Amino acid sequence: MCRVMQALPGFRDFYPEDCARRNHIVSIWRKVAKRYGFVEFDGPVLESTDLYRKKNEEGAEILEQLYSFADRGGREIALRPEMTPTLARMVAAREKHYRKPMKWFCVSNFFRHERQQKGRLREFLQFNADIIGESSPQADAETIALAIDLMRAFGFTAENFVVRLSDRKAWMDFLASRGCDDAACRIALACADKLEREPEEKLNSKLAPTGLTVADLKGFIAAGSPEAFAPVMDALAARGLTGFVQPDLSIVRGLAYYTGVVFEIFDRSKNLRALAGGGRYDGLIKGLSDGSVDLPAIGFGMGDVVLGHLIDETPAASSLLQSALAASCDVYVIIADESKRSEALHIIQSCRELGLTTDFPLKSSKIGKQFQEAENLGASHAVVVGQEWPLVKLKHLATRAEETLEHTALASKLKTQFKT
RNA sequence: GUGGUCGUAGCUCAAUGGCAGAGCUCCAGGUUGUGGUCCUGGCUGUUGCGGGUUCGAGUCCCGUCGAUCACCCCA
Repeated sequence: MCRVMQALPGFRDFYPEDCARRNHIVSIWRKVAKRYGFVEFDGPVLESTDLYRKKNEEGAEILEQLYSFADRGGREIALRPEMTPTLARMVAAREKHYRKPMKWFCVSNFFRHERQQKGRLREFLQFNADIIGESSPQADAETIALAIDLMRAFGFTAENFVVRLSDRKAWMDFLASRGCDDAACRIALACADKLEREPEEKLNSKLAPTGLTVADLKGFIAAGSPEAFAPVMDALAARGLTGFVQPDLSIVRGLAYYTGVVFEIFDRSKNLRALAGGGRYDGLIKGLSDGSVDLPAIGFGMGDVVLGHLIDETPAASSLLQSALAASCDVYVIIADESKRSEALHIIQSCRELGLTTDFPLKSSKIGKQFQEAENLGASHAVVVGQEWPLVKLKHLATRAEETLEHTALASKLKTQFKT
């Protein structure tokens, strides 16, 4: 295969079936977010590279993975790798215009130049939801509840996924009580994040400068921090969502900017990467706006790639997807007599004006083929236009029941059939 | 960026170093105005690409591109 004939690595072609799949995911994201009173926003795909450099020191991973280049005017620009900087920029510019709290979501495509693997591509869709201007644990619970209900809307249950809930502030308080400074905190959190993946000796040597040991971290995690989670857990319990959440201080998340509640959603079988993740970032907007706007915020992201894998692995979710994917055609008009094509076109046009999905053969073909095609398209009804004109036949394909009627009576008949 | 595995028809896969195949899909026929099954026929390949070894390479070796998994990272 010629190289220019295939999509770039990590990028996807969306054939009709792929598009249908993507539309299913996107429509559920939108439906549930709106149900929660979130409003949709979007920003530019290209941003100034400085926007991403601002909160990251030179050489940071996030900058290494940027698709960045100079445009024709010599301006350094980048394809967006995430939404939060754009959101912070937009909020800082217009926050006075919007009532607080702002409940915003977006469904956007993002780009990261990294080695692809299962659940990770270079281009992906991500749902993002953020509540800006409210620091209460009620906002945390609202955000987590939205994440849970999104998952449920895809057909997942508590058997399939779990929200692991943690709290950065509990960690920071613990580390401060052990005399850690900022640098030591960073090391300790990084090690906490790797407890399950790296051998104890290695972690202990990394922890040396902090005066802590793996045992200390594990002790803190094991002790839990019920008082830190209580307000959020209570609010989730009142919604009947406790069964989806598991307090777990071993969740740290890589980002430095989180300041409070953090959470990740995992599949129960732990086959996949995180399905969603987020947390509270009360200082980020202030930092990105050079202090001009100071608003608390909490948000999370959910990508389409890992989600798609879990849908495929979960029968209930994939049957939901299949029914959304099913070919839908209301009426297939069969042109039994080619000399009546004009009359058929007239009927086709009126069916479409009724709002019915209507199809028909673009060239002369045998009746049998046409019924076959109606079947293939999943049509519920066939209208046969032929020698009997001005009479036509309306056939319900599933029951094979057929009736003959005046073509002038067809529209009202179809109206009652489809309740349009 | 590092390491492992794998690349054969549109898809899923066969072929001991010895004639590149099957199923599905797709297309066209079979019933002279009625559909899911059926029957017949047909299409598609520089075996990802480029070198090398060999009388002979889809098969072995090297490179390259791509896929995939792990590391890294996960905004």
